[in-house]
Amino acid sequence: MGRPKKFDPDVAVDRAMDVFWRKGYGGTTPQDLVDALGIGKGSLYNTFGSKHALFEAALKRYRDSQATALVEMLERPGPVKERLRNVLRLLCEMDLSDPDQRGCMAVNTAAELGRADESAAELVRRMLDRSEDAFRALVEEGQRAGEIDAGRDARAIGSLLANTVVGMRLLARVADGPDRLYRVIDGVVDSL
Amino acid sequence: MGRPKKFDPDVAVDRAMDVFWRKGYGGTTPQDLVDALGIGKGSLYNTFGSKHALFEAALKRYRDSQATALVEMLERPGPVKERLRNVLRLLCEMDLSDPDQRGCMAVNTAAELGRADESAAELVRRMLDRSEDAFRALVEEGQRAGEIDAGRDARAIGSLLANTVVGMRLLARVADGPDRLYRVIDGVVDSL
DNA sequence: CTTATTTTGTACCTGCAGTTAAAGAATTGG
DNA sequence: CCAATTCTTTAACTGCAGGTACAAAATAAG
Repeated sequence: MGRPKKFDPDVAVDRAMDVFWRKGYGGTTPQDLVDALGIGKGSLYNTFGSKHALFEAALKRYRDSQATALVEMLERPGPVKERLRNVLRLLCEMDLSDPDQRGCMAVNTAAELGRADESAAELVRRMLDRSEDAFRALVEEGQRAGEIDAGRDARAIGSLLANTVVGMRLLARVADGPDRLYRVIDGVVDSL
Repeated sequence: MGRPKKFDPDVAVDRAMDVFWRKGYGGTTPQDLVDALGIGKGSLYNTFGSKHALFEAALKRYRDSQATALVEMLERPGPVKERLRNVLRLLCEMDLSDPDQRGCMAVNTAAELGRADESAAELVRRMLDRSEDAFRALVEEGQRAGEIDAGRDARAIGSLLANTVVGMRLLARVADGPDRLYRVIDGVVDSL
């Protein structure tokens, strides 16, 4: 019972995610949120409690929406190395064609908050775990198919690939062109 | 002529670097700087003009002091792969043993400001160039020594290595232990 | 010693961050 | 229709960010 909300909290979190993604946690003001969500300050705090709580919800939304996308991209058919190269290239192109060049929200969060926000750090770590696992699975598939030397440590390569993506998405924030990123892709794919 | 400064601006920039490194640009307040530099607000603004100008000076100081360290580490004697592994391990240990886990100031700056601060972005790009060059030189040395397949693109591997360092130093900000980072090192060194 | 110049300390200012309070509006259950 | 509950709106409030203004203090040149 009680008066019904005039807005959809789910949509609001989506919009909050966009703001935090663009401006970072510290760079986002309550006013930014009010403007972007199209609701009053009262509703904001009544619904989400605090800027930090809303940020956490937004980061979880990011995890659910974006982080899964990587795994799905990796599962498409075709030769493993080719698939890997395509995924990395696609990521670069997405990052570089983004007018705000906002990169990866998880990466940005790690850099901005580090361990100062342990719950955020934990979320980021989990996303990384998922991404490492997905890459390791891809490598193992390549090993079974004879595309990748079966003697190599698939888990270590998975970690390397996940770490490479982190680095690239960070660099995409300051990149002035695709060359450097493409070189990284060449370097990592040719090393398999 | 005129009244002499009661403090050493050089030392002040060093201290400012430390504060910005720990707290980021947006997270640093004028009061933080006043406290850390041990000077009054008047002197601060009279000497450096603005928070942003001081930040830029601090970032340049970082470049001159820290970024050069990597190059020097890479130039020590010994087998190339071993040297590489040592450098990467040393970097990890430094980052993880840092009580503030502040990672690399250039990486943090890229994530926080991106292209919103073009002069900072440019500084970061330059540091990256230097680091790529140093790694490429190392790889070429390894190729001449027969340690690394001479058929591979040294520049691409240099980019990969520099990017790997970026990723690792970012991850070090949220890492809860060395395992993940050591795996990345294994992955990249074994790929040469 | 005077003057010009530069630094210092203190005080002050505008504006906004982040949040809370209070009063009214919309809904459902009884 | 009344009561209880939940949402919305507007208005406030504390504190600090980021910087300016000004008078007093310290020097060097002449």
